[in-house]
Amino acid sequence: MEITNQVKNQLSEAGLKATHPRIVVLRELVVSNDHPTAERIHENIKIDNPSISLGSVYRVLDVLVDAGLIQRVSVRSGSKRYDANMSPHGHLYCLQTNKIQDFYDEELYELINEFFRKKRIRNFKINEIKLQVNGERIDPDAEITIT
Amino acid sequence: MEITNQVKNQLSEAGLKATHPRIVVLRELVVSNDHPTAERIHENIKIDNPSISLGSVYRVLDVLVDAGLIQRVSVRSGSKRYDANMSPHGHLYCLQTNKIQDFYDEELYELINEFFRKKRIRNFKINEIKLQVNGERIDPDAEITIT
DNA sequence: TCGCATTTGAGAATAATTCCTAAATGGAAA
DNA sequence: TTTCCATTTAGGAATTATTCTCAAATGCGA
Ligand SMILES: [Mn+2]
Ligand SMILES: [Mn+2]
Ligand SMILES: [Zn+2]
Ligand SMILES: [Zn+2]
Repeated sequence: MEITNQVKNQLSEAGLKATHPRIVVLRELVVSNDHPTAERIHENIKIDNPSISLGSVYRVLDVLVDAGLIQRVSVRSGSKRYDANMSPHGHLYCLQTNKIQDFYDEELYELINEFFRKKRIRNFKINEIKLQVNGERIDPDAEITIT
Repeated sequence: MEITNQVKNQLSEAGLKATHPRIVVLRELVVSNDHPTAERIHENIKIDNPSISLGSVYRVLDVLVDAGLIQRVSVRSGSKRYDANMSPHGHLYCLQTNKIQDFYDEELYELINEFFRKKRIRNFKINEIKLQVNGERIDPDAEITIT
């Protein structure tokens, strides 16, 4: 499996042991694009990997976040969500359906980065800039399209 | 007390009963500018209002958010934070100290709003746009200054 | 001043996440 | 290859954050 090897490389390049739980959790996040919760990841992987515990999923997710391989997305609604897409992008969050959709815009991210480069912010080392747009889908089942 | 009356007005204008817990919780948020948690609000107000329960603080905060009088700010770290400042602004969040500091920039917010007005986002009614900058203070005790 | 729909206090319940510990294991070194 | 051990894991308990339940209290319009 190609993705499995890619994921193993990501782990060792980050200086992490390529353990089975880490490979499986990271692969699940790489193939899914719906920003799952820890619990949902656990549900999805335990069909093929019944021995991986929910506690390990949480622990592994934390390690992956610290290593910069994935990011956490927090929304209103109970649990944190996870995202293996580390390219600069924002999130459209629907409060009704709880769905999170990525949105990209080179130009906007240029603007924001440029802004924070110009503005001198003293005594603060910027780690990440999060842009989240909360709202509601008109038709809960249809996609959001951006033009 | 002037602030108390101002807060009572805010409540009735929003169509809410001006109950004691609501007045006290909203006033606490209006006078503090450090984005407290529900628990911290409870600690602060219970000196003068020992009968207000933590459950009521949570319930009242929820009502105030729904009424648009305050906003929730979610950060990594356990609990949600609350903010009575409803003018458009972003947040600088320090992962070490857990402090949240407001930052304003007319121009940046113009840009972002303009962006979302131009971009046609179909099937999505925008509710709020949140910009959060995560990072770390160099000197944990000093303020962050923006120039 | 009354009447009542709404809200509250107290504490139980639930949801989400972290912690604990003995056993398992990835991978560096031999 | 096999050995060795620091690191990681499974499983379950514990903790944290928030919501729920319901009888009693109370704002406020009439
Ligand atoms: Mn971490
Ligand atoms: Mn609500
Ligand atoms: Zn994303
Ligand atoms: Zn704020």
